[in-house]
This record gives sequence, C-alpha cells and structure tokens, in this order.
Amino acid sequence: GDNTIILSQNNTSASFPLNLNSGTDPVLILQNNGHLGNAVSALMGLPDNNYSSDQQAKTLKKQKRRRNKDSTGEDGEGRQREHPFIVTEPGELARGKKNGLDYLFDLYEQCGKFLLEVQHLAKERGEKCPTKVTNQVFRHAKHSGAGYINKPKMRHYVHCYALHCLDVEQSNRLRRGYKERGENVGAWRQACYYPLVTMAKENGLDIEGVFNKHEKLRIW
Amino acid sequence: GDNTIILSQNNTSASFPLNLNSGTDPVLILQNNGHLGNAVSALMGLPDNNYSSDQQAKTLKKQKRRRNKDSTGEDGEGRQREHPFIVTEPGELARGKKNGLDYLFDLYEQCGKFLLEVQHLAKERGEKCPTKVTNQVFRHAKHSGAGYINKPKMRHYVHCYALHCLDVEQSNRLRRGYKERGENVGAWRQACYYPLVTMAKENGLDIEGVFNKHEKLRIW
DNA sequence: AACCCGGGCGACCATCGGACGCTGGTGCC
DNA sequence: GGCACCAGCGTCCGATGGTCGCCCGGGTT
Repeated sequence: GDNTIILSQNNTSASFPLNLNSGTDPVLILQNNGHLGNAVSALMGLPDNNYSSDQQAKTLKKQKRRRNKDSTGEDGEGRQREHPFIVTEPGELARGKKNGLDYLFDLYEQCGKFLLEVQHLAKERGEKCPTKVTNQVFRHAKHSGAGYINKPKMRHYVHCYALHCLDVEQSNRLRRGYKERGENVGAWRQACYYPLVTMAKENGLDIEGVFNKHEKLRIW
Repeated sequence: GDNTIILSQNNTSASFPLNLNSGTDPVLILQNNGHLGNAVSALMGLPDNNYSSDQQAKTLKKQKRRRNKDSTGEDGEGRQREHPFIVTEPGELARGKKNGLDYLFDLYEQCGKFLLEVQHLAKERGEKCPTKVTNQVFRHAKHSGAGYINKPKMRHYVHCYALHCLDVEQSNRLRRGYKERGENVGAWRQACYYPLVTMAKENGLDIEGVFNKHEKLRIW
C-alpha cells in the first residue's frame, strides 16, 4: 500500500569542509506511492560530461538494443517500474502515480547508508573497502530489498542532488520555479547543472572538486 | 649501449605526512644495462592479497595461454625482455646481464612522473584526472618510449618499493641480508611483505591504510 | 479507448584492475 | 654446448563505470 515517511531535513550531515547549506530545518514529508523501507539524509553530485580519453578509432558499432519482454505475471504482486518523478517544491507530496523530489534526494541518502554497510562488511572481512558508491553498493542495495535503487537512475540525477546539498536555497528556488512553469523533470534536471558550474568557477575548482569538498557528495 | 645514471637519493620527496624515511642521503648509482631515458624519485606499494569480494560460483575455466612466438627479428635492434633483477645492496651496481634494486625502485619514481604527466594532460583537456597509476599511465609510459615499464612488473614489486619508502633502513638491511645469503629475487620479494604487515599493525591500519599515509605510495 | 510523450532502468560495452603461466634469458657445469 | 631454473611480461578474465535506448506507464483527449 502507499507509504508516507516523515523526516527532519536537518539531516545526518555533521558536515566538515565547505558546507554551503543554509539552515532552514523544516520537517519534510517524503513519499513513495507504493513501497519504501527506510529513510536517511545525504548529498551527492557529478556532471554528465562524457569526455573519455585516448581518442582513437571509435568502432562506432550501433546496434539495436533488445529487451526481454518477459512481462509474464511474475508474481502478480510488486510494481515493476518506479513511478516517474515530477518537479515538486520542497515538502510537497507528489499526487497520483508520481514521486516527488524529496523522495529522490532521500534515495541518495539511502545509498550513502548502503555504502556504509558495504564498507563495514568489507572492513570486517579484510576485503578492499570502497570509498565511493560502486556497482557493489547498488548490488547490496538490491539484495537488501531496496530494488527501487538502481545505478542509471542515481547517476542520472546526481548533480541535482549535488545542488540540493551545496545550496538548498537555490535548489528550492529552482524547484519552485520549474514547478510553477510546469516544466518536466528532464528540463529541471538540466537546469540543475548550470548553478553547479557557476559554483565551481567561483571556487576555482572543477565540478569534481566541488563534490570532493562536501562530505556527502564525496562518495559520488 | 650501457647506460649509467647517477642521482641523489635525497629525492623529490618533499614529503607531507608520516614520512618514515630516515635520512641517509648518499649518492646512488642506478643502471639499466641496456637503455634507460630518465630518472627521478618516488615511492609506492600495495600488497598482493587477492581477497576479492562477492564470493560466488567461480567458473574456474583454466585454459592454455599461448604466446605469439613472433620472435621475428623485429628490427634487429632493441632488447625484447628486460634483464632480470638480482638482489643488490643499496648503491650496488648489478654486474652482467642483470638489473639492481635501485633501478627497480627508480622505475616507480618514473611511473610517478608519468602519472603527473597524464594528470596534467587530463586537466588541460578537461578530462577525468586519475589519482592512481592506472592502465592509462602504463600506456602513456609505453608511448613515451619507456617500454621497459609494464603493469605486471610494477604490480609485482610494489610492496618492495613500499618498504623502501616507509623504512629505508629496514629495507636496506633486508637487501644486504638476502644478498649475503645468496637468495633469489623471488625470496627477497616475499620477505618484503612481512615488515609491512607489522608496520600496519603497529599503526592500527591495514596495508592500504599505510600506503595512503605516504605521499609517494598513495598513487599505488 | 487510443495515442503519444517522456522517463525508468535492463542490459550492453569499453576499459579497468588483477594475475597466470609461457617463454626464453641466464648462469652453471 | 647443454640444461635447468626462474622471472619478465603478453595476454587473458571477471568486474567496473558509464550510458543508450527499449519499453511501457501515465496523462490527455
């Protein structure tokens, strides 16, 4: 059934260097219209640039991708795909078969928690210990029942989360603006990128540098 | 023709945290009996442990490895394989068709330099910038004419280099001991591992932690 | 009901980190 | 010269990071 979560935004931060968050500490209402298991707080980021080095013969093999249309009942229970995100303003609950942005950001917090678990497990097994959210972390999340977390999604919105972490005020303003104008999630996502570039420039860093300065973004 | 290089061991260090080097600063004589191009100074390390996570069905497919026996003259010039290392004491020049350990350690310094070059190139191209010695760095080294540097070799001796960086005295003692006893390189290499474990334990860290504390080992 | 928009995420791919073991250089007899 | 030892490094492999685009959910008409 539907599931509503209430949590304070005054998150687990306990920041460290360069915390650009300004501190309005309202109570947020999250929601996943369908499931959910836990909730936390964290931040993230990374640009979508696809530079890649070693320019060479790029075989340029473009072939059709096929999907296994195995839509066979499965179990009858459990949604297949997450509801799409819509642009919501801070604290706003998404209506209908949609998810809001507070919920999106909470997924990043959850990933941070899963990373911590993976790190602890690795440590006590004497294995190599990741400092970033890796494939292994996504796998762990899935195995832990958080099937609604997946790599493509998290990577896709990472710089939106980053803006949220680095400057909540500006992030909130953007959300309200895009909601008001009735823009879709894709447009909002794009828009999140530019403030980050500006912030990086102001601090004389690249985007990655900005991420690394922030406790919660460092793991992305 | 043969090539001898003289350089001060008081290296480019300019350390930073936890520099365990004790500071005898003699003049070292390096040598690669056959080529060589430049020389620097740096340090490195990493254990050979093969933990790996996600224990699973390990397909265990063992198949014959084949080599391209293309020993065709090539050019007539240029050695194919590096001369093997022998255990030499500090400052000792390897005799005959052998290379000494000072030369081995210098290769790690060279790798550090190649990493810096790759980092600068990446930065000015706006590409992703490696913090570690990666495949790309080995590729760059090869392209830059340092064909005598290759990944398997560098990984193989990394913890020997680490010991050298973290405690030259002990490293030197070990070298002298193993040379005296006429042990082969493989035995010496193995022996380098244990002091590192002890050092890690003393500092309450794992091997990787020890590496990360040292300016020059961090890149491995 | 039918249509179309847009976005979730399965699955693909280049590349990586890591290591095995063949090949042949090297010293000894 | 012949042989046995042993180590250099070509080459392979599982897994990763990164992304494309198929497929379908969802709102609208």
